Amino acid sequence: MIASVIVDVPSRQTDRPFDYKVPAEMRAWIETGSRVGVPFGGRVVQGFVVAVSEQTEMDPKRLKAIAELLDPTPPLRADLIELAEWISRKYVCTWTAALQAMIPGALKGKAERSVRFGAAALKALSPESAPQMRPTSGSLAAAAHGTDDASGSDVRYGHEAAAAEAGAGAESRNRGTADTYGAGVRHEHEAAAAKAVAGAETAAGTIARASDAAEPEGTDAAEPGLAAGSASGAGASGASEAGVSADMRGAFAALPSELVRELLRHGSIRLAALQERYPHAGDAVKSALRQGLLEEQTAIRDRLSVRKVLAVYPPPDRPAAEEALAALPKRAGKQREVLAFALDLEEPLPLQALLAETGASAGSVRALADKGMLDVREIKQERDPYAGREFVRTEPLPLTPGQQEVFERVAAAVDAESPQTFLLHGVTGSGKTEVYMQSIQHCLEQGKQAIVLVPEISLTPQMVERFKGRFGDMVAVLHSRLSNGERYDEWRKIRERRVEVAIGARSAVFAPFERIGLIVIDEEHESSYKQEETPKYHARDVAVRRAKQHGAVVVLGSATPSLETYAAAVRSAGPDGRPASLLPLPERVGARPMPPVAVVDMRQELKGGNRSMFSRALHEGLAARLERGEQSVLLLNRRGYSTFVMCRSCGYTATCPHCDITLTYHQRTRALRCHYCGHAEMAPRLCPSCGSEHIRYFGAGTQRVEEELAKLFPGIRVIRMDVDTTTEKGSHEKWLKLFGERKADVLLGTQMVAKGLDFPYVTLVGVIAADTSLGLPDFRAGERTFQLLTQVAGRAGRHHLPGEVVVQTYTPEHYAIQTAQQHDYETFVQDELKHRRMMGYPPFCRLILVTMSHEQLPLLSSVSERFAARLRELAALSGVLGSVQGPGQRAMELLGPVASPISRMKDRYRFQCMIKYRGNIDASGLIREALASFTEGAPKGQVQFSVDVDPHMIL
DNA sequence: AGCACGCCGACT
DNA sequence: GTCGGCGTGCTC
Repeated sequence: MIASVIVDVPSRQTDRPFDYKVPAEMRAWIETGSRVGVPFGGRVVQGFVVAVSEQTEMDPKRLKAIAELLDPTPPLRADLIELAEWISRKYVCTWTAALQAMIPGALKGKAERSVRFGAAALKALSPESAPQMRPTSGSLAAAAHGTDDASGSDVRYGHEAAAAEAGAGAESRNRGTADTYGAGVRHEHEAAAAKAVAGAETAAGTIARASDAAEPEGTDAAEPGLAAGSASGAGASGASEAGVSADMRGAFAALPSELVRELLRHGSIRLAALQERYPHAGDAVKSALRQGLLEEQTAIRDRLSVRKVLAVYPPPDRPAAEEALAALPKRAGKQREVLAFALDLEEPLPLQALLAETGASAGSVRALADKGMLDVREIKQERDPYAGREFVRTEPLPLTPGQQEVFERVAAAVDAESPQTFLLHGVTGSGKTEVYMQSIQHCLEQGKQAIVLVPEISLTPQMVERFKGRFGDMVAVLHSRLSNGERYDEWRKIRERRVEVAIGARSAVFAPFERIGLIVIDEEHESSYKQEETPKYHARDVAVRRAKQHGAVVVLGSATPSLETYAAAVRSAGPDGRPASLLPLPERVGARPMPPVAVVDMRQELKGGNRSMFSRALHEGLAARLERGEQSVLLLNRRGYSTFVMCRSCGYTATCPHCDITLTYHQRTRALRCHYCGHAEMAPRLCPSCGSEHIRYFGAGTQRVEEELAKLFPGIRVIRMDVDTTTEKGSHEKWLKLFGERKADVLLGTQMVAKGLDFPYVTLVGVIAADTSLGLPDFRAGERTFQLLTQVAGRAGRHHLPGEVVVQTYTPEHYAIQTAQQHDYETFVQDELKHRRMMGYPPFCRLILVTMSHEQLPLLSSVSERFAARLRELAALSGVLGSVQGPGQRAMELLGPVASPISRMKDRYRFQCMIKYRGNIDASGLIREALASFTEGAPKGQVQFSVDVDPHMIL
């Protein structure tokens, strides 16, 4: 049996499967998706099995064997393995990088070296016990791992674990993956460990005696019963002299006895721990290793800390326990109660839970345990962040006719089991979530699972509550605020089919369900669905691909869909002439009107003598809210640190003559540059448009706004939310909670205050400077601004109190601001599409950004030129080189190389190429191919390439 | 990414 | 004459 393994070495050269033999005892367990440790280039690395077969291209004799199997249940399944390969191709990353993105951090195991007694040491045993000892060296390791739960992963097959052992332990191991061991299993492990230790102690005793060294204290005295019970006990000393060389005796004597005892107890010790605790034993260990007395092994160790709690086990011997119960004195009422309770347990119960249930004290339990009537031991505790929280069960709400129609179309598509993607275009408050939930309900009724993706920022307790309320404990929640261990536990609920619904941010798209019926992506337009690190995937595109694998339905929901999604949905012609996959939901539940939006021209404010950052309208609005005890939200729309130039008199901003993109101001060179084409010009002193001196760079911080507020409204209570105040875990929620309790008058923040908040007393929303996002050097600036303004406007007056929105801007005539004011998505889209078509941007073409970096500018410059030339050559060979604006269905063009917007980072210069293409072209494949010629050639100090397919941040 | 193998300087 | 520098090449 041959397993093809993708090793966790993220490099282009190792980005292919390597074949390994599968040891006999692992055969039943290895399958596509298994996580294994394999010897690779002189060390052990983690890898995933991507295929199992009986054949190999290699010389079978030269194959190495898989060293360990790391999980009882493969973390991944064939569909995810295949999806990872697709991701690696589409996003031009290594297969292993894609695989790593799919598993919880806890499973990103690292090789760890340790030492244990070697085969030579074990040989020292008497002949009759030797056959037993051979496997013991393996089971010693296994036992050590089994008892030493620090690794958290219960199952390790030592490289020599006997087949019998694997077979016998198999059943129980499988069950052992759940949160706790059954008592029986536990005993089995302990027995194995005891046996192994007994054997090893005998061996050590033998060597020790033979060496004439002082016997390590406690070695044979500590557990005489065990030693005596060992089959080899009697013959040990007799056989000693023969098998043990003088060298080995010396080596043994040199080892600290404390270390020997530790090795006996645990079977092995981590090399790092050994060096730390026995700093002077270095030479002795080295010599022991040379003698074969000790041997080194590597094993993959998960990054897991397991929480342990005391738990009460059900009495193994029920009749005896009942007798004991009867024998308890009457006055020991609490103890009787506890014991009776424990009798009815079917599995271990955490002590704390038992105390809460029975109202007993820990003392009563302790007393019972001391009498041997109860078994209290540590178990591994499954972390449930929502444990103990009661969720109010909710029933499906009656749907409006609009909702009903959408639901029926989604449900029908789920039943059809042919992959389909819908765009649910519903305004804020149109009841999208209820449609999601009923669709999910329908999906579950068909015996299929569902995934819900929400932007990280909207994964609030309220959101979780809604889903938990409807689906109870069938829901797993995956979000970034969970600890490593918590996330792993939630993830296992999915993998082990204990839940049917997964809700989470971007990476939840990889939830390891078996049979997916529905994937919902809420707030589809959110940029957080695009991962900015390798693999730079977009969850929406991955979801569509995954749905294709499962015959599932994708529902993309948004009030302000991204242009790409909208264009695709509109293109899909249905039988009735209407777009087949567009599900409009235009009415708000309860027909509540959208709040009025006032657009204030800040140029007029300046002319009118108001030099403050608050317009008169906003100032008055704030004052009125303070007076009435209502609340306000202030949005300072500032992203990144790129400063741009704007004239405060006329609103002029400097744009690139070739790209229609705002130029960024570079203080050092005092120049204005274009991030796209590299165009540069001097920064003007006076406004080129009106000659005014009021030309400024932008980027007022939240702190400044806060100061200003305090000056204008003494005593005002402001909560400031930005990266500075919300980095701490849970602080985000804390601030929002405070604001919800009306402990503050104003919530001031960046983007994060715009999303999904719902506070009844917020009646004013102010946007300090809507232009800041328009000014970003990004072709999506208009789209982002429209989305943001629309969203933030939805924050005001959501309940009985009427709301009001004030948007301050220097460019009130911009279509994004105009259409947002009217809540008019359709018009915005038409304007924006016109603009995108003219400029040749998505959705009229697709983009790939290739960034190259190197310490030496001349080298980088020449390599990037050669790369561009090579790519053009390859495109020409495929007959697709040409302008995307030009004629033809398929075209690909290359812009650059030019210096990147951040032209030097970490002492490396950065150049970039923008690839635009249209039509059915494997652009990723071409790039990969072009890249290949650059990885072979220059080995040392290579130019680094980074590829971003469908980039969002063009920074 | 590591680690080993391999060809040229400052030490015993 | 050896220990060790890190340049390049491979890892089933």
